[in-house]
Amino acid sequence: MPDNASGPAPAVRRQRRGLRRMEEILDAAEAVIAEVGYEEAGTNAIAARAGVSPGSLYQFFRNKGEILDALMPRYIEQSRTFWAEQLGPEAARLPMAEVVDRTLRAAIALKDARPAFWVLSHGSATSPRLAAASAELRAETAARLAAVLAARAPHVPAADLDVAAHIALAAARAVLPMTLGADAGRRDAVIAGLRAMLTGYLESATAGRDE
Amino acid sequence: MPDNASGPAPAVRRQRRGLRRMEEILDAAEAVIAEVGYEEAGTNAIAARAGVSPGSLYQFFRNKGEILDALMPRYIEQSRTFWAEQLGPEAARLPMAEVVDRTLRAAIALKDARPAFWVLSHGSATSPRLAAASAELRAETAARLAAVLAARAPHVPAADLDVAAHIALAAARAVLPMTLGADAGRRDAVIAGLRAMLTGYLESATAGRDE
DNA sequence: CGAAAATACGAGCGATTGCTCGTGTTAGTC
DNA sequence: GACTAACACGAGCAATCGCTCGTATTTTCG
Repeated sequence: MPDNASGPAPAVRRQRRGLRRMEEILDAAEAVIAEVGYEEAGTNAIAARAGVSPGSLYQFFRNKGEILDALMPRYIEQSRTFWAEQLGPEAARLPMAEVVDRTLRAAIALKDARPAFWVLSHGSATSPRLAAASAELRAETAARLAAVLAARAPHVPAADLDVAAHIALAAARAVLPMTLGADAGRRDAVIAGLRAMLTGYLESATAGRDE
Repeated sequence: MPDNASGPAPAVRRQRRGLRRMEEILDAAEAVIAEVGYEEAGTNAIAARAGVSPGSLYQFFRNKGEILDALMPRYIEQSRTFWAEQLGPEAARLPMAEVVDRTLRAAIALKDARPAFWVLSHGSATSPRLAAASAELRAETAARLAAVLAARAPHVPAADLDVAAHIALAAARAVLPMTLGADAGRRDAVIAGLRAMLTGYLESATAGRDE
């Protein structure tokens, strides 16, 4: 499989109409991906959803991969501000259970607000570029959580807190989907259990050596 | 997309040669899937890998989905015995940290021994049948872990232990891949952190009410 | 042995899909 | 108003992939 863009873009002077179309196409791509996944999201389907012909689509994106590449900055941007709100410096003053609770709610809210990103960051084989962007985003979120942890545990090495943040977020990402197909009782039990696990772990991680 | 087999199989009396071929095809499918993922695993590629023509392949499996369906019992069978060894009744007598350690090692070993299963159980959109089989396997493993927990915490409701087991396994499945692209130091830190998180959580879950 | 069933082959069909191309329309600049 | 580049269209190309079909060989069984 040949890599995406072989050469740099041919430098086209976009007009306002074109920029608007690009946004519409990206919106459509987001919607289609959220519904059927990235691999199953056809370019013709995206074009149709955007109310645009396939030919027009390829006037803005040279191939399917470039659509994905253009989608990444949006997500990174939006996720960045989203998590900045949820895991800001004021979170460092709350009790750990509160931080965990806020983080869980934030994750759920983000998943509902941007379902396509959920699909993309969990879909397996898309592109190395997406994997890199996803990893960057995870690293950034983890760094934010690690900062919250560091504010209350200055004596713990930063590397340890970073690992702890990554672990906690990965665990949360894995467990949260378990709440989807479950009845209310089990869903509450899962969330309670997850909260207990994360709270206990992060408290021990900010308390000192945990090995 | 139409569902898999519309009618029941036409009842063919398989000869020894045919049964051997079916195993070879399934082995090939396993290898190809482990390499490129299920969706990207072409039937022609599987046939070629098995040293068989596409036509021969379709004499044993009516469509690609049936290959997947035939792969599932193998995995369920092998995983069942695998986990039975790791989480047998003797595990109930070990300290919790030991149980967690054994489980983690078991998961890593299983992933290395059966990479295709790792791909299948993490691949997103394959088939409802696979999703069901995967869920069954996870449930079975969770039940086994829950039994180990129940042996040391008879007073805790079974439903709570089941949830705890599911959470612990999901978290482990999510965190373990973090050890892949990391240097040795970070890998050890991740495993140590995961072990600490799971041990703490499962100990609190078997101690009593955790909410 | 001889017939029927099972196994084997591989070219290629049919459908899908990412993408092109020839042509026509609209916006920006002088 | 005229010229150019950007925008727009949609039929259809080329490649892929799941799968079929006509035919030939091997096994089973009377």
